[in-house]
Amino acid sequence: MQISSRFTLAVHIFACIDTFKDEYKVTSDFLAGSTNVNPVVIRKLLGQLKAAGLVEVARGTGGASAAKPLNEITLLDVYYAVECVENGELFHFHENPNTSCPVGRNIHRALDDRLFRVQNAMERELASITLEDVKQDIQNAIV
Amino acid sequence: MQISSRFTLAVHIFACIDTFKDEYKVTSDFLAGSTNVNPVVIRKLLGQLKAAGLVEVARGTGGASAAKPLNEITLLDVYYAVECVENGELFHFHENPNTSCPVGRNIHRALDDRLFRVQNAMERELASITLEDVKQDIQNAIV
DNA sequence: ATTCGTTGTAATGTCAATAATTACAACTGA
DNA sequence: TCAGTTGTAATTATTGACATTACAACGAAT
Repeated sequence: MQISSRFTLAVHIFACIDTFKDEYKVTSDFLAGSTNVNPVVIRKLLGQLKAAGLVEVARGTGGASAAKPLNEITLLDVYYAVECVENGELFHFHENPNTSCPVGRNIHRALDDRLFRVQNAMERELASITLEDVKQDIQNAIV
Repeated sequence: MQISSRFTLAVHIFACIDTFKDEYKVTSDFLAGSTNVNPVVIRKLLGQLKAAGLVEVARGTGGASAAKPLNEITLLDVYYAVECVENGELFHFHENPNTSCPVGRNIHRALDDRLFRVQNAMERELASITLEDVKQDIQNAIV
């Protein structure tokens, strides 16, 4: 299975927040319009981003804003915030290998180490990209 | 969502094939016993691995074997063979960003490049590990 | 040639996650 | 108080994962 589109959605949200912060009040309806997903989905997502301390959402009056400068938020922060994978584990291990088989008894431990390194390689890369980088990419694309 | 357990299952299968090749005929039922998943699931998985040229399966008489030396099969080969992600794309992009919004119109192109690099980092790591490596890890664990 | 164990595959069912949608209470600036 | 918005619950549809039953096709051994 692929990593949930919540992740690209969240990045899209930050791009909108930054791009339109001076022109519009960036509400869940506004974001729903730009992303083409349901406003309730946006609100849940904003809730996760808020819980992670990445955005501020104005209750009552409405509108979302970034809680930090974009160059201080990495894609890894966003990735964790929106909980793309369970327990932060990229690979889903088959649950109950047979412990009376020598392979079944040891495969999990033996593989975990390797898989952890794979996951780390990916997360390091995510951590090396900030929302500011993405914003620049989009600005350049817009021109 | 996490990457399907088909991946760890496939690695488990190879470990069994190698470990038991001289003692037992490694059938789908045998593998189902060691992995604790349904034999039909195993057969489908073996079908994918066979299609990728990684295993040979004996029709009629029964039993699976590796089609190449384990040090010539990387985890990336296995990963692709069992089709863990659609179109080989790790990240699922939200489908229809609004093209009349400057952000919506450009986010996909702008992000794809970055995400491709993240995916590459992960795949490079997967490609650096062979089934032989994993086999050794398990042998060491068994002792 | 028949038998027996096995593979390949179709059909069905269950379960969990994604995402859309409706509805509405709670909040807050005007 | 009012209007616009957020937070959240409830419901539904769709999809993928995986289990399970069933059975035809296959091939080695007798």
